[in-house]
Amino acid sequence: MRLSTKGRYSVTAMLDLAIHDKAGPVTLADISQCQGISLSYLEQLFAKLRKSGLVKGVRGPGGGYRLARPASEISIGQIISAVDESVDVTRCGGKADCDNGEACLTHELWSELSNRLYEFLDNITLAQFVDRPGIPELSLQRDKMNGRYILARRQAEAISQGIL
Amino acid sequence: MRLSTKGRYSVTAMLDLAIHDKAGPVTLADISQCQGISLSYLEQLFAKLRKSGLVKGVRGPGGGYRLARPASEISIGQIISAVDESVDVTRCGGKADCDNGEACLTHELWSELSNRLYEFLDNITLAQFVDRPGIPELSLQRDKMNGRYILARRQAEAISQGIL
DNA sequence: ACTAATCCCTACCATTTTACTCAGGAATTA
DNA sequence: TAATTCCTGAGTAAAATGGTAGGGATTAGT
Repeated sequence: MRLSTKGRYSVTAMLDLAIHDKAGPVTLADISQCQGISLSYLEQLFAKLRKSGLVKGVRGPGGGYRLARPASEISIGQIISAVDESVDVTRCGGKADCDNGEACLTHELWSELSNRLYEFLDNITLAQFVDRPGIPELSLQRDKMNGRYILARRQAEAISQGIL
Repeated sequence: MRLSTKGRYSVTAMLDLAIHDKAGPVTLADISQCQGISLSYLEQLFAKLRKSGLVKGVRGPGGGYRLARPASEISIGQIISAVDESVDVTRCGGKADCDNGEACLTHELWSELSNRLYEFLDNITLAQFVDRPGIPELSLQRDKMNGRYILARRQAEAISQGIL
């Protein structure tokens, strides 16, 4: 188990996706500008998220990234383990010979703790953070201020179709 | 919140201290040999642990490190935050102006998650891992195999004083 | 068919962090 | 005094972090 800024970037970016999921794909350029992360670095992170099956990319104008599954089926632990590849914890690589042929006690204890931590993070989903009162309104307001055009475009479409 | 191998090294070393606490100080040379971490690196880590008031050093022959408090009053979170100094999470340094003067929503959500994680790790103490059936026996057995002389020396003292 | 937007991929680079070595000094015990 | 141990600082190779640059591939709009 490892937790670095890489993991934080990924989680916040995924939260962004989850918040705006109903409004269509979110571009990395948007996330980059909004959260102050370089575009290319985001691309590298999203390459891993895509390979882990957490997001899917939509190419072309109007494209961007979407969640590959409902937000309720994506856990924080999954996101972090997708980008923060965990190194081998025990130094003996599971062969348990780190301590003169005997399993090293403290390493065992650590891996137990690590499992608990993992279990904890795997039980927190994106949906638990996004589906709360107040969040949708806030995000809409922010979209307005940032000049995000996604919702505006969708609304324009709706108007043109006589829905609104 | 950050979690790297530095934190892992520190936690396992502290577990080592907790396990052998009753038998007296544990030397860094012992931990170094047993866990495969370089001595000087351990010294650097323990400098931070000492400055955070988690351990105290005992100099001279027969010295080593001991827990500064009972194992039940030292949490995993304290250990990790002692060595893995956390960077500022929000990029706007708490001024909440990261998003065109507005508080950035995703950063808020992240810091909420971070708090939960911290709370989780702060509620796990060293004692919870050490005070379990089987651990003392295992650790004694390991000490025997490793040729740790601490217990042997204490026993010798006890014998010489007619206690055993 | 053309253009622009966007994902996608690779290589490269500066800085920081990791983990370690070396070289001592200070305190304590025997 | 000598051995042991903590304690401190400087230096260093390797890795990770975070970013730049440049180029495809795919698709929506015109």
